[in-house]
Amino acid sequence: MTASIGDVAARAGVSVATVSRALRGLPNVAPSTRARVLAAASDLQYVVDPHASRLAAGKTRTMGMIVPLFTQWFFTQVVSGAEAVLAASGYDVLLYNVGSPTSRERVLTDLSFRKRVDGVIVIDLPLTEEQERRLERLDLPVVLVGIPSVRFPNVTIDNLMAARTATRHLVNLGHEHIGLISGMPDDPLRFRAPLERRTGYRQVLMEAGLEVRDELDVPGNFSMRGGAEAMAQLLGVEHPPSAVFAESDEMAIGALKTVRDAGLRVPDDVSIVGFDDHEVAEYVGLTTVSQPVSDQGEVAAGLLLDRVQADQEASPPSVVLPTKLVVRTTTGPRRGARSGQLTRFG
Amino acid sequence: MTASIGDVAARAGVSVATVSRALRGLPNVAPSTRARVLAAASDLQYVVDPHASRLAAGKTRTMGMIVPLFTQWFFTQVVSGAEAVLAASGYDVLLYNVGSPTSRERVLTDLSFRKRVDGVIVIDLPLTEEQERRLERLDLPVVLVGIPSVRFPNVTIDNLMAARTATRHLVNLGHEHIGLISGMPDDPLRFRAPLERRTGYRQVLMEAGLEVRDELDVPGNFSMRGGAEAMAQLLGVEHPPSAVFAESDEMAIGALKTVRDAGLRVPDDVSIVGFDDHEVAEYVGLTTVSQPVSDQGEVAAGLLLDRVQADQEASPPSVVLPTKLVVRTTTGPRRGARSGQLTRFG
DNA sequence: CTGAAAGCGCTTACAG
DNA sequence: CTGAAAGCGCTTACAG
Repeated sequence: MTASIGDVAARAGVSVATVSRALRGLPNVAPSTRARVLAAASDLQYVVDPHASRLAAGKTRTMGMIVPLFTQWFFTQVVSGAEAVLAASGYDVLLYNVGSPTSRERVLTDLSFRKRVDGVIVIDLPLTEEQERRLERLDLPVVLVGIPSVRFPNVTIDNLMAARTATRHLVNLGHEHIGLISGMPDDPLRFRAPLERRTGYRQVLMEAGLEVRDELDVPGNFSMRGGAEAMAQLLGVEHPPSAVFAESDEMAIGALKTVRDAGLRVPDDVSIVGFDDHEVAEYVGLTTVSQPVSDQGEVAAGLLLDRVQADQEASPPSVVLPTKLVVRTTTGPRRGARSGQLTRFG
Repeated sequence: MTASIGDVAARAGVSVATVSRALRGLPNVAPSTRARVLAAASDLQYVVDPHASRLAAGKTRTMGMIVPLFTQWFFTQVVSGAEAVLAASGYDVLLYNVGSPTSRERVLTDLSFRKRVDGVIVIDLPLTEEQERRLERLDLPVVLVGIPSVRFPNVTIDNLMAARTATRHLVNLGHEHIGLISGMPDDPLRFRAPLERRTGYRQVLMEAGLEVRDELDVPGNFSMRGGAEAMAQLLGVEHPPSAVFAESDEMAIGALKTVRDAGLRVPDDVSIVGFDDHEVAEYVGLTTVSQPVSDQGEVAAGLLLDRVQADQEASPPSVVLPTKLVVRTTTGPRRGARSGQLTRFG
């Protein structure tokens, strides 16, 4: 029904080998022959069967991307950045959406993708020592996003410093009771980002001589709803915080709603700083730590292509992308702060 | 290096044909044999080579999704809904991101995906008569999202009615000058949704005896930034609108910012209604027309699986999913509206 | 510059 | 219930 390489060969009056070479633009094909083959292929609307081609050549022209939660804004942006770069080099991308712990386990342990991709990008998934070793033995190019590693090339941001900056901003505004809306309650997988951000938050409080109060550290599950609920909890404690650092913009946006629904004003009554610089942050005036998102995907894709093309076993590059504080309108000085306590912040 | 079916056969002491049958759970394999094969496969960490398998079997176990703009919220949700259903049935999904007109043209004309997928979902891309016919001749199952068709199964919403409802809501609140922030300025491809929504808007204005003013119809490119710019333009006309219908929530969110930055209040000075019920809409209090988004992907995937499994040539089903108006806090009565003119809307 | 042929790793009638 | 063998549609040394 649909034309195969043999049909093209017959119509062009050459062998299938020549068709294969002509179509792929290999050298050593006479210009006139190539023209005849191209014409025949076009007449027959021939497209190569990728499965046959990949089986014969041993290359898949496909890259895998393993992501924890495909619908979150951060992940869509990273995937999109990587996809653009990979598509430009002629690669398809196969998405492995490993939302559940079991699918995560299965993909990272079975490594069942190994015969169907030429390389793989893993986003944000913490790997056990064992999983890292198995991945390495595959000897398939692997690039990590958001996960530092000595084994694989990786692109990350400095979560600790970024969280310190966000918290310091609140301290500089005179806030003394500062809440934290963190990631998942107790994900057994221990994603790094939320932990590092919490550490940054605590460091700054301690350095400023402020008390670290456990009841001001509430999980928000990286969702708007979770952020809203976490904020409700924070408003209910004795001596509620006058400022909150949310570990993602989605959670910050949820928190914003809770504060306003409670009849309080932002930033007069409560200051909120987020993390990411989500597309919507600018539009709701959210102060946040901006990280380059689709850039992380693009850089990772570039590193992956480097690995595939030249298999230099140089030590794997680690790229750390910069973050910066973007002050908008959801943060302000603590009401009634003694002015002498207020440090300028830029 | 990595085990093939022959290795498993050797270790289990059977032929490759038996390994193939045992691993795929086909009948007519002695239980003891099957157990031996399974053990051998597990010992060797064998996974089947999908390219070889697909070449031999003629099935790809992969579905294609062709989407115009992968990073937009609406598309990520549809893709995610479809992906969940397809993955549950053991299908991989291959993403064709056809952002540019040229890539759109190429994919829809070359149909180069035809040998690598068992079926395809096309989202929102208007097809020419010629493209529809070529797609049909492929005799590959095709399901459309957002595109009515007599040829292919499709899932849509009633954009016209939904837009009428949104506009009627504003009319009922007493507004007489109602602006429209529409989709792309003049996309040569003529996506249907923006056109149908505009038609609904105009119908209601005319039915209400209100003037349809061209200068109140401004394109916003389906982005927050575009919506913000469109709103700025609307604020600059003579007799600016007291209410605006934005054809997407992203544009509505942009518009909201412009209104507030101008020192005006929502909804006291300007009412805004959006379209989609974007994840963030609830959190910014946006009145909008809610449409089931990931449902559209799920339903489409279901229709596609139906087609692949039973190739009943019954007339292709058309599923129309419901929309509903969600009134929140960005719409309110026109200031100074004569109360007699105000119709109840709740 | 071109072709004949082996081979990629599976699946699937066909025999037995 | 099991195996030998053909075949899926390509690519790639190897000859010439």
